Amino acid sequence: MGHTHVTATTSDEGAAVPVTIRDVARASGVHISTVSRTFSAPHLVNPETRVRVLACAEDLGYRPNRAARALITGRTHNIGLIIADIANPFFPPLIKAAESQARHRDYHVFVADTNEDPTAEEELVHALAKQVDGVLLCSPRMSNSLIEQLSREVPLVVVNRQVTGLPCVLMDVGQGARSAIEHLVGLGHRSIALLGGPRSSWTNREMRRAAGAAARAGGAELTVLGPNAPTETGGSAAAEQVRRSGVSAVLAYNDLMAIGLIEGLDALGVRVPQEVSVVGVDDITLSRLTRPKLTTVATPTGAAGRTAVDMLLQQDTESPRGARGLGAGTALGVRRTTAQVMLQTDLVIRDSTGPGPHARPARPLAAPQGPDPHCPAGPGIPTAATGDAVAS
Amino acid sequence: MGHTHVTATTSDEGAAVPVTIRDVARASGVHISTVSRTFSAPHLVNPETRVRVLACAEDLGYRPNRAARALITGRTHNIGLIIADIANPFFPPLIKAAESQARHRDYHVFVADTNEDPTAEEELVHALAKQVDGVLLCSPRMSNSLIEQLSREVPLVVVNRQVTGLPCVLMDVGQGARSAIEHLVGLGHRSIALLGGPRSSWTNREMRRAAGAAARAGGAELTVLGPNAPTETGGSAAAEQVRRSGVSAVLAYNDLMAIGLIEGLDALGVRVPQEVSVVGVDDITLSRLTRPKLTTVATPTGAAGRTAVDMLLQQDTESPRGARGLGAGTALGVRRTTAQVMLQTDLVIRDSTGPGPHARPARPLAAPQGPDPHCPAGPGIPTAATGDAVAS
DNA sequence: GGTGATCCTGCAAAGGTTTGCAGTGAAGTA
DNA sequence: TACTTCACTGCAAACCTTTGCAGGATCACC
Repeated sequence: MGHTHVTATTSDEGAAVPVTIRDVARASGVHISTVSRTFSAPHLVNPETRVRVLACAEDLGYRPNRAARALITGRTHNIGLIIADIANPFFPPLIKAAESQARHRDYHVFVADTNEDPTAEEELVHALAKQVDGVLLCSPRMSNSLIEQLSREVPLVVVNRQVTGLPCVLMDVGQGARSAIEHLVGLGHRSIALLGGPRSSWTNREMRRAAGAAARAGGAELTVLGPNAPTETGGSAAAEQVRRSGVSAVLAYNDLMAIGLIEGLDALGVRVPQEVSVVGVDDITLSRLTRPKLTTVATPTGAAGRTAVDMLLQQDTESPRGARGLGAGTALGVRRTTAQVMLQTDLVIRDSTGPGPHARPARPLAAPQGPDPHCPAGPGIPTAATGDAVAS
Repeated sequence: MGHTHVTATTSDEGAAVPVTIRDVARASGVHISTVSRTFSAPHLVNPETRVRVLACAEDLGYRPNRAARALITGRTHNIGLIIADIANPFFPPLIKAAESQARHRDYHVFVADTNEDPTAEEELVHALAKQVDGVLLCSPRMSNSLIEQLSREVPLVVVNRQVTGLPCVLMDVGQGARSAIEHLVGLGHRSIALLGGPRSSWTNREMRRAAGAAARAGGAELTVLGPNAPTETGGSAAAEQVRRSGVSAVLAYNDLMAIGLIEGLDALGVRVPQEVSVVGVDDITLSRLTRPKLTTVATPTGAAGRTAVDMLLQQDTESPRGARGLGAGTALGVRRTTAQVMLQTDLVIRDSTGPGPHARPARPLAAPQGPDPHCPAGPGIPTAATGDAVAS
């Protein structure tokens, strides 16, 4: 404890007196139901009464107890957001977008981190279930069947995972991986590695599938390395393996791993992009700050957060839980629509990719060190990046 | 909407039938109170009954309704964590540490982001107040008096802000700023800028105070620039101003700003550390990944998160809110102890600082580009960084 | 057989709010 | 004046759980 210094003082302080609807009723001389209506259905109460009640409430510092309200209405006006790893810069923009969207609709967002642990994930859904009106599951690591099961406990919207029967928000990483591979093949790379992420990641499987197909189509060989932790450490740990594999280019599961890999290669004396090209996925802020600046597949994280919240709230207003008249006998099926939204991705070419062993000697490399125009693929570079938009 | 692709299907699915303690009671042929006790005081119920009840509960998929429980016990077993900006890499380690500490004590953490907005902050405290047992306020942007006022509504622990009468967890940025300035002075800098952060930040005031004193003591001149947004953008936006000010070294409010500043200076053709030295604060992961690697004041974020949770839970177990026997007449003062903990900081010297105009020519600069040993100040470099530990 | 202790369980109130229903008084209409 | 309509307000049940109190059964012991 040599590192800390503690000061302690004791003080007498007024206890927090919880002021309830009763106190307001007493103070303003009306029944509690009138006070209740003043807040939840103002048009039903006489304007004069209303102002009086509001004044008293303000005076006493009354705040409706949301827990008690939720108990009877069945809606908490909270939504839960379960995230694999807050420390991954991929998520904060998603979180912020979700929060601002929710706030506009008078909902609050509770964020929880699972440390990439499926068990923690399940536990959190249970814990959140009764305290929120719905849960956003971002990049879940549990099984599809478990997710389906949990969805009977609380409305769920899944991000970065396809679960049939549930609303999903997906990013077209398949298209992204294809663009990346085509970009690399176009640069003259014929031996490419895919640096995989977590085994249970939908994104991971999707990338693998698409990258494999694209490599085959382009006459290149794809080596799959992994699974790895989707972190900087996971990336740098794989550097040795990448060198030994003898590939001239790598597509990493995400930017964090790509950056870690570049660090690792650097430590081994392998230069990027001169000896090995590296492409990431996500386009996190950081990818513009490292040297070399990272070529990456940009994913629309903000849009994903907003869309997911919209879908959850829509589903939610359609079928309120705990509705008053719903007797046990009426527990028939509820008709509900589930949509799956696929968001497009864009290849952003920066400085971590360069010509490979089979490059045509004509075209000189044109990747200046200047300010980054954040150019999506296409303009000037003839990859098929913006080809046939989105598949199903 | 050309960027998205939507698939919609409709399905009939069993509605989520909320199973309550009643259902379990009926199924297992006991009174609801026995079921309740089975969960909250198992030693009070006959082992045979217990297993039967548990079996039924398991069967029906019963989960206690935490909201209803909270209504009567007055404790939710949740704590709230209010953060100025989740996108700032400074916070995730703190969040993770807080979560894991809370989990060990059977508490859940709800994180909320305020976007550096004091109004959102206040609103969030209100919204959280009745749904959590206490709130951790991290780097708050509201006024001390408002914080004190809010603390009467819900137990509060404040991080990175000193509020008398409230438990606080502070990082000794004063000491950090002093070490940084001494380091710079030692390198021969006599004209130094402090790139300030948000006006309402306690850290900001503290750094300003300490840096001013240290500069005076070292015979250097300190120019204060700001306030600025504590982000990468805030830093790069200040580059021009820094150049015009003619200083040879800058201490930035945090790493994000330092990195932004380096980018900005780079764009202006000013080299770091050859022409200008830059020091950050926080030691976020990113600071090891940029080029040049950042010299920075490391703050113990994980320890802060853990300590804050401990303090909150301790204060909380001492004086449970909404206790049964507490009539309105008994609302006398509650004796409560509030501690203030000061956590030590460390200067980490990397590659963004170099000799200044008044450097003694003898000592050559020894800062190789190799792997970063994460050396805290002291070893080999005669600054007063590890001088008189912590002040009061 | 009586006494007391021990163990388990049921009863019912409580916590803060919402809401269907019924009741009040006043205004409007014939 | 009698009747309808309307706007407003009060009553009380309901949401799901916890918990102090008391009752019933069992057992040991004298």
